[in-house]
Amino acid sequence: MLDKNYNPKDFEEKIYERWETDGDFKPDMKSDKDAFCIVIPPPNVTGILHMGHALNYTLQDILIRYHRMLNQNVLWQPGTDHAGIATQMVVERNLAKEGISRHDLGREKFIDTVWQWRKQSGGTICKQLRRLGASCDWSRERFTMDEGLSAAVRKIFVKMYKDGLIYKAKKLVNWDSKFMTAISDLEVIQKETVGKMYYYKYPIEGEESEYIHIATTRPETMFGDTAVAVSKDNEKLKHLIGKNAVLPIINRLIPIIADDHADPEKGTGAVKITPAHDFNDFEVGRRHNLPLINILNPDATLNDNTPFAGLDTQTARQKTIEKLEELGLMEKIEDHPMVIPYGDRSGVVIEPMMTDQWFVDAPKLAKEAIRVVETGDMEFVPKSYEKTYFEWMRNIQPWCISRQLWWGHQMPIWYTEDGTIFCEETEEEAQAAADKHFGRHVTLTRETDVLDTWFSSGLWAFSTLGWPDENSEYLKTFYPTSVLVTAFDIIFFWIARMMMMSMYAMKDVPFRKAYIHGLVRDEQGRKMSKSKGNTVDPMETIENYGADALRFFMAAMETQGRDINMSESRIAGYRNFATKLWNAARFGEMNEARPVKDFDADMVKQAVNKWIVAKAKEATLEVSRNLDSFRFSDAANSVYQFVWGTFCDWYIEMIKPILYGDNETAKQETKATFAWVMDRILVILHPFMPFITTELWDNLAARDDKLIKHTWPQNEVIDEQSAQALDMVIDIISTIRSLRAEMNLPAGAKLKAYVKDASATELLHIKDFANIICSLARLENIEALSGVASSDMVQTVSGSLTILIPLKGVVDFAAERERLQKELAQLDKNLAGYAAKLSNANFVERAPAKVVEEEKRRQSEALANKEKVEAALARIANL
RNA sequence: GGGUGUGUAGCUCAGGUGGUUAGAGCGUUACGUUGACAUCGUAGAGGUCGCAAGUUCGAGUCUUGCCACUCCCA
Repeated sequence: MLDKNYNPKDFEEKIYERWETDGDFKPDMKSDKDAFCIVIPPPNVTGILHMGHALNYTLQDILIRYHRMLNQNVLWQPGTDHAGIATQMVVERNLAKEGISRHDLGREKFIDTVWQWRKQSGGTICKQLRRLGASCDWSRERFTMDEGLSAAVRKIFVKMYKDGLIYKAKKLVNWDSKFMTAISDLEVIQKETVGKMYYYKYPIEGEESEYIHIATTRPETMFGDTAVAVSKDNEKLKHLIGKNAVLPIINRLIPIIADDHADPEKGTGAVKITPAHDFNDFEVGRRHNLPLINILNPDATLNDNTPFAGLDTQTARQKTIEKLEELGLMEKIEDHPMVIPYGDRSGVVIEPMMTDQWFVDAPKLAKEAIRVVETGDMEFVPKSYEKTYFEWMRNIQPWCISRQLWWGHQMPIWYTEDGTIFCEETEEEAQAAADKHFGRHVTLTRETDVLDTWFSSGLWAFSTLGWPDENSEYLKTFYPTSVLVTAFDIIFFWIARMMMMSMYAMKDVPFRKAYIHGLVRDEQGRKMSKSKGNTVDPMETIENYGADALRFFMAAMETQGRDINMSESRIAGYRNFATKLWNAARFGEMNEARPVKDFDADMVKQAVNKWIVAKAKEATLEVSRNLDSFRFSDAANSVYQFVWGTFCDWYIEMIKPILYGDNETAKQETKATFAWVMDRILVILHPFMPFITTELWDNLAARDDKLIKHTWPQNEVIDEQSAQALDMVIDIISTIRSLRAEMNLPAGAKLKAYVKDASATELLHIKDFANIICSLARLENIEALSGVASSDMVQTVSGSLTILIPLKGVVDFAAERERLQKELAQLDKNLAGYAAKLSNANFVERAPAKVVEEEKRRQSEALANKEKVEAALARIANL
């Protein structure tokens, strides 16, 4: 017996454990069924499930469960990402609590500590994923730093190096002074702020009283200036070109050069050039062969090339201004809106810095990655995202992949003492190569830099499936994977890199489709963030409403190309939906509606049963169609509407007279049909609400198979004919209910109803379903009107037939007149519309015949109704 | 500055190829202890579909312009 109340806590976790121990998430490698595979976007090991994850993983699980039930060979490949900076940060923070820095430990011990930490607390998010119901094959869980994936990283790296796609270069890069590492362009966040613009002047060499006026937001960088640029079209200043300016304070001479980077209209028209600390200036420097002077230490304090060595930039800026003021060179300071780059993880100001770094030749790799999207080998859903992708890929810059961190894949690069580079997968191979090259034994030191986390994530689609083992069964079966599901903000970080790396290594796309979803925002539509304090913890939501409710919410809200606003009331609504289903199942249980073996739904005789069978098949088809095209909300709403609106609101109510009646044959058939529909509901709802459906599946009957592996019905024949009679009945009942409400008829008043203008078939139906109509519309009786309508009858119209209810003494006929007048007005309005259309020669000529016919039909129907209403009005005119 | 979206009921949002009286949930109003369910049922109110032109027999849907906002990239 089912419990009286739906209580998800009682069974959700238990059910998940059983699935997992039974191996239900594992693919069947012996089958030759179509393969369906999703690789999980690996969460950071440091991660804690947030609503964005909940959305992302719910959508994937829906697809996975659906395809598993379609009888395909399904793999959802799970794993986590080592998340270089994020993880190192977490572990360093822990160490700091004990007053230890990573340098105290040294590299090796620190890395040990990270692994230890990972062992202890790195599994949190995977546990949470289980709580959500994610049916990943955990036996295949991977980690971007595990042995297999590390081997893949080394292999690719060496191959790319040898192909000239990875190279070392001294370039200006984004320097994060907190972690003391380079980061990629993508990890830099540009923030708008109001800063200051400083105006001051440099003396000119050999000119007593002439100055060149400078405007800058960063005066402290002047010690790195190696030129002042002026446009050659700048009439006021061009006479200075070729002369030297004197850098104040340190009295170094720098040339005044002609370069269009200096816009005559902006600022003072003259720009100080600091090639080692500004991306634009770097380009100017290259055009003019200017020297580069680095003025910063790795921690972003000023170095010995300045008079303010050891000071941070802010303090140095103050000192510089003070000095300039002392020298009488400072002119003014103004507020100035500007954009400042920050590290996305560290939150500190990013400094452009000249360093030796390693780069991937992304522009070259991008070509194939662009081509396969152009040809449709990989499709974005929604399609509009391919624009974003192309935009980025066609303007892609070399990708800086080296990080001066400790936690990550150490680059397989070795140097000899003279700096010759050897790149091999192992130290032995590197040693051998080096020895061979020099013809003697040489000493090698390994590159200390590690790789950008996204380098290993870029291999995820094939490295998790077994690559570099080309014979891996999983790789052969599941690559390319079927679909990738991810948020749009990760297109550049991940999708782009996966596309490039996969095309390079596998010569094929990593996935056939990329489904891109939006962000989960708070109830007001603001971005969720810890600092705003508006985050909602999915675990808490699951605790309160059950995982099924949260999942259904995510599915029902997911419409392509739009963000989702969190809504507790809505989640509560889907919990209510689960309760509703639970109670419907209990109703079945109480009425002994148990599944009947070999029950053939196509053979039912009772009209209600025929009707619900057709509706159930229709709903199934809708869910399938919508899931096939990633229309999650439409799919969810199809089930919702069927379960609540069709099955509970109508079918259950309509079968009550049968169940409580004495026609045994009809009763048996109805019980069996009820059970069949209930099973069908469990099947088509399972991808969305796996827990409650499984709980009911297991409790309502002894089964031959598990719901999770039950076959999804396909290619069913739907008997649309059989649905019509009941649709008419529903219409009649609704019409009478409306009438009762509008006339304020007491709920308890049992009324008689008469039908007029009904066809023979309609009358037959009404006779057949009289008990249903009477019970649901609270009538005493319904029958065909014999003779003329009496003047005390209230009239309403349902479809083409007229329903009359005698109400002498019960009703206020003035109110009835008013109601009919209202109805008449509406009819007149519609009729005017039809007439206008149909009298328009253009419409009749050009619109498709079908549309014109339909319009005519509506017109005649409305006309007929109008006559009826007018007759009714005339009839009660004197009451 | 370049690009991309969005604007529909009080709120949050649906409305693949243009075609009934524009839908849902929540909220709201009235009624209801109808033998699964008050985590419920029945009925209702509520919309100039951002604004203005255009294409079309017909526009929430297509085109153009404008306004407001979101996001991405400089």
